[in-house]
Amino acid sequence: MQDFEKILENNNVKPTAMRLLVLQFLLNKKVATSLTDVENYFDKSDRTTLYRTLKTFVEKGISHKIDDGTGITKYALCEENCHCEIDNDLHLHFHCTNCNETICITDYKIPRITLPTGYIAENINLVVKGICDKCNKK
Amino acid sequence: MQDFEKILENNNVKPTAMRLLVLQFLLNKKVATSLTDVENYFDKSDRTTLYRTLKTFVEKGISHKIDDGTGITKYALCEENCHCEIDNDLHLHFHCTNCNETICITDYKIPRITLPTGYIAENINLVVKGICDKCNKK
DNA sequence: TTGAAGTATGCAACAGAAGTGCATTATTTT
DNA sequence: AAAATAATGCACTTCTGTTGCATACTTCAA
Repeated sequence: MQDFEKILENNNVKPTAMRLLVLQFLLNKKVATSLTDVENYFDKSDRTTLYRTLKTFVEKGISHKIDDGTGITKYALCEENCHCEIDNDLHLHFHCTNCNETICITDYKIPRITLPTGYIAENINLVVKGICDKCNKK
Repeated sequence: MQDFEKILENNNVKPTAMRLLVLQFLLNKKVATSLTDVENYFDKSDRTTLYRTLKTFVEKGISHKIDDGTGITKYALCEENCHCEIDNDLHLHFHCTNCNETICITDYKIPRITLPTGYIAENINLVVKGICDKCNKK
């Protein structure tokens, strides 16, 4: 409990009840989570509050935003070894078309990309779609 | 004109007036195009018709669908040297955050990705965001 | 400790994109 | 020409993301 509060406070986010719950939820869920996912879990709370909570988390560097190509924004608290949070950093996400989950694959490193002259890369997003580990076993 | 009809017929799509116009539009526009783009261009026609026209093009292999991470589905008829259309093929798209255009970069080849055991890749989507050629010159 | 200022929350509402159902129109086939 | 099939256009729904505004809750200074 104390830990969660520390995470928020360290990032200049006031630890309200809702924020603690959302943080806890994201920490438990290891996969990228959509606003709707969070909404369904906390069916008592308001969409907007959750939306703004997630937005705050992203702004304050607690969570990051993922475009997994499904058209639905995902959020994820990355683990220590995940380099998803900074600018030109590597982003490899796996989206399972069966269970619809988006997983952060931290092992794979994206090689440097040489763009045609004149192009400036600010951000790289690599999404692999297919069948994940769990679904494959079934 | 005949050429356009051939393209459609070769892919088992009946060449209606609307479809020919949309095809022509996509051919002229070298960048990835959203439904709204098409809609704005043909302001007389109905959204649904255009939506279904694009859907048909994708289904019949004339065009392909692009997830460029903006949350808006884009469509593009790729040129001969673009390998965007089949299964495990390379997809490199550049999305310019300035002019908001999504460009198919055919020169860059995506290296084979080794996923953790159990994962099956069906599709790879690599989107680089930044400033494009044209915007850079300005 | 009260009151003001600041922040968070919840409700309502809106915008844009995607998608469906159905009736109408056009095209093809027999 | 009639029947069957396909395309189109309209209306409407759903879902995600987002903003505005009023209310509630904190914090902090007088």
